[in-house]
Amino acid sequence: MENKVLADIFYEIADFLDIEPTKSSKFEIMAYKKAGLTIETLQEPIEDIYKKYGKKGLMSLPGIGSGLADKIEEFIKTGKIKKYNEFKKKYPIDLRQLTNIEGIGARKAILLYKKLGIRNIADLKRSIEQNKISKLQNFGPKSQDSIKRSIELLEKSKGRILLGVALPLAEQIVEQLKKSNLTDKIEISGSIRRMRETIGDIDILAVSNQSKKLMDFFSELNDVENIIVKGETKTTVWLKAGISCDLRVVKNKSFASALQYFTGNKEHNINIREIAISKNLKLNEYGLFDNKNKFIYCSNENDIYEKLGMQYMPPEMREDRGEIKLAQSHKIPKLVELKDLKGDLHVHTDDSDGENSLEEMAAAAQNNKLEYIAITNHTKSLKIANGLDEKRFSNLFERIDKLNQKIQESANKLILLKSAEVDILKNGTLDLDKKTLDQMDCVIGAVHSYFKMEKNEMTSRIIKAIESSNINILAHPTGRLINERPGYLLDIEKIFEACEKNNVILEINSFPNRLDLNDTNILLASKYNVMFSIDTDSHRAEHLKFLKYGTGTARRGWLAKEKIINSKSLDQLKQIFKK
DNA sequence: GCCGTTTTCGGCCCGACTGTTTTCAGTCG
Repeated sequence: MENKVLADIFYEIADFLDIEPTKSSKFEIMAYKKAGLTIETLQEPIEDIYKKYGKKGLMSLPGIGSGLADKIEEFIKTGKIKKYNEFKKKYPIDLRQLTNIEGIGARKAILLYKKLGIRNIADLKRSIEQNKISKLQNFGPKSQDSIKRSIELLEKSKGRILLGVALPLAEQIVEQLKKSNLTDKIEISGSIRRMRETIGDIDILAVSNQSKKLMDFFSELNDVENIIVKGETKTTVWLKAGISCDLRVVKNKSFASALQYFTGNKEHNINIREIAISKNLKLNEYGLFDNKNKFIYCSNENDIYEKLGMQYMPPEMREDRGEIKLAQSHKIPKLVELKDLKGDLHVHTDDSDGENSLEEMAAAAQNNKLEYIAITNHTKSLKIANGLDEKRFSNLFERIDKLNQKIQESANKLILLKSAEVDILKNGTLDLDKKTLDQMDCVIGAVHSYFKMEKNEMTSRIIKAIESSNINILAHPTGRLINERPGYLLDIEKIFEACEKNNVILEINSFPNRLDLNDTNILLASKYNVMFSIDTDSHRAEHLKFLKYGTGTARRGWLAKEKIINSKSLDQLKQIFKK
């Protein structure tokens, strides 16, 4: 059973509840939505949790109490939920699909069903063509038009886009807004600031005393396809890139609280606000207020958290995963920063499937002020990537030696490490002979074939490689590609355990569609005494810049630089690899 | 529906924007 299926049912129940509001349904709706989110973002099948720990296990999940645990149990046992089926019988419509349309919520969807029998988007499109929506009470020509546009956008939208796409896009928009000279302060907020792996929309926050002009400037940018809403403090546009972008303008004195508010996430903010209330304060996007509604000036976010009795919290941690308690007891770790990273241990060249030569990658690394990079080309069985055999590796290592010598004469010191991204074959053995592996400074092991193995088989396969004492780093441990394919079936905690025992380092692959390990797996792995390596998996010189995405992911996993091997000097690193 | 360092009842975040109203409901984040 997929968690998403159950999560969607909970979301839909929440929508159904919204149709006939009662005094308490507002909160029941919130409960279903919160539980839906919990289930959707769970890292293991909810069925497994139920099998292992029963109803109690379900109830230990945030937002799931006795009532909803019963519903989950019912679903696992019978494949359905009575309450949901009753709603479905009364309103046989595709509510999830319809409410996906911007501007249509549950109540409008039901209204459309009752008046026009609309059950899904296809029905809705037909009614728009026949000009029926605009004649409905409470709707008008503008509503019909906006629904029509929303459907078009939905059909074009690719859903959440990669952080690696959204961040550069947001930076480029911010640059243009800065150049307008209409803003005094401007920051990217929202999920980009939290460095989430995928982004649903771009949020930008600005201070301006020419708000109207700024909004005009923003909505007329070249990147904009059309305007969704436009006001003096909030404007939303649809970008040609296929994502929406919000610009919000606040007064200077509200900037800190607005930045806190719009960075989120929502659950984190709700908790923070509740803490404010418990201290007889009120926090909203305009500021912090005392019980007489008197404004309390905060010059930055640090000020706000401090006045609430907490330690400052890096944006990447604000996901309501226990960070608030940590901040209250002043135990927020000092997270790794991009500038802490001294090297990159996963870099390809055109010897296998990279696009740049050894020399070009070395030059790029020097430009990026890296002290060392490991040249990790693919091995022979990965034919599609032009993997190297023992003989070609031997030749490559001679070239690396020569280039290292040459570089030592230049100003920007850099050491190239002899390495490989060795294939972990189907039976768990490595794709190179021991003699060749022994010549390397370090070895990365990775799975690139037979993804569809059974869970136990795949777990043993990888553990065999970890125990071989021939690899130092396990690359992209789960093999997932964001928005493309899930990871292979794996008992991930057994992998972490094996890494701890055998001193094998876990990679945090920074490639934007990998980010593997991801934040939740890093948090899980942190229960074990393991180290991590933030690597780019560069296949081109520009890819070396991806370190920032891996760093963001590590920060989302609460990692301090002490846990990151490539924050260490080369000498320290070699000590670690010797083990 | 959930939840608890004011615990088993009584709270539960809150403001912006829009369209169609003529004072507000619905939607969104």
